[in-house]
Amino acid sequence: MSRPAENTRGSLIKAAVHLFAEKGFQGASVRDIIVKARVNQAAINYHFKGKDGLYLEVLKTAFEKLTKHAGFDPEKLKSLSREDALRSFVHQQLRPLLFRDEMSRYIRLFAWESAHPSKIFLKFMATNSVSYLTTAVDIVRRFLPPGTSKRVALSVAIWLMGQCSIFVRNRELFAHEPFSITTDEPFTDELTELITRLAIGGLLHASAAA
Amino acid sequence: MSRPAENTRGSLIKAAVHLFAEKGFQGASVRDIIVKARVNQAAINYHFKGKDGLYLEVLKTAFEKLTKHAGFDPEKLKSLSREDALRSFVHQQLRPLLFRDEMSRYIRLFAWESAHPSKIFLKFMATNSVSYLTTAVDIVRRFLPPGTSKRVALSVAIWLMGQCSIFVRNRELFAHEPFSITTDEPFTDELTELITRLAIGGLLHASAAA
DNA sequence: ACTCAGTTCAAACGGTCGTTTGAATTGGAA
DNA sequence: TTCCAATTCAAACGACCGTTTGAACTGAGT
Repeated sequence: MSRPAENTRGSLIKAAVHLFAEKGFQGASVRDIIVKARVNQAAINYHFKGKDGLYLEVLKTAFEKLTKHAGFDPEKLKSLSREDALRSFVHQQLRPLLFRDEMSRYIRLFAWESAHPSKIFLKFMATNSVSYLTTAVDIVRRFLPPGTSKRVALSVAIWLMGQCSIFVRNRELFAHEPFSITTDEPFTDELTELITRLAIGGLLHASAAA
Repeated sequence: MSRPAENTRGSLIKAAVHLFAEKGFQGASVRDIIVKARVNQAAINYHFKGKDGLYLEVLKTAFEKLTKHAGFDPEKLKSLSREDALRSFVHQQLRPLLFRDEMSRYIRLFAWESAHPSKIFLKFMATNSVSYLTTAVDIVRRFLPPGTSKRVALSVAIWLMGQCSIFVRNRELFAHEPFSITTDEPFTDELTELITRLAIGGLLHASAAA
């Protein structure tokens, strides 16, 4: 009774994480998901009340894992210098370029939402935005002068979060013409350093001018 | 014969520019377009051989107008200091926040493609990428040391082009909770300065470190 | 007036989408 | 064994998608 139900639930979420991370919410169809999960078509509606419900469940999972992970844990980030905290943040965001592990898929999931937020994501964020957005805000605030207005800090935080997502979303695109970029470890490290320096320099410069 | 045909062609392109800019290629359906253009369903296939053909035509129009416009004209940009050239570029990209004119729609069109390029856009770029991508490459190269590798310059150019698109694409999103940002002229000017400084500082910092 | 290519039109086609239906199956409780 | 709620299943539904069809209309050229 309860065991097999948990199995289908689990494999559905697992398959959904893979496909939503790969294609985004709109790009992954329920038929794609149920094929990968090897369950029946109606299972999604039975267990999650529809595609939206499944996605919401995936978002919850991703959100929980991400906030507990080192790169996004506010406590660990505070223990680092502001430069290292920023570098850690950037490195985390670029992780999907290098690894195809669980964490990378969660990051890629949020990269899609960063490009064009779905309504489900926005509703989800309306209740959970506090700890997520403020992680980025906290990082940039360490570079900005104390009196910086809330909306400027928010703008900069959004800017920062968008820094890497374009590379993450279009990973396989850059492998072809006219880019021909192989996202191996040397390149990813190079890119991490590059973006980190761009961000640090930008933040300091904006800070000095403001 | 030829006159009324040109009318439907024209109103189709005009409506398509509006809707593709607003919703992106996938988001705008042919039925949306033919309703706005006040033409028959089959007109798109008759005049443009399908939705793809219409989009390609729109891309051509947008591309031509953009490259001839001051903010993206390579010649005019070269006559400016590198800081002013960058500011001009950023200001152009943020234009859709302030105005809802023709040029803004073209920029918004490319903002969608910057987020997640369609196959049509990529094929289009394969033949026209030279003058478009190199505009951005030219700007960033003026901040980077002479010996900078091609792929680093390309990475930075992509990075630069992605700087503003997140604000442009999600314009009306930021008007609501938890952002509540009204994209009026003061804010847009503020944002232009902010991003320009972030980019300048970032480019100089990256330049010094590389 | 007639022709005929160019153009418009209403209607339908085939496909994919997310969701629903109602019957079949499962496996612990009585 | 019987019962029953939880779960699985094949099939279909209705909505939307881009595209196609074939007939009707248009108007300059003869």
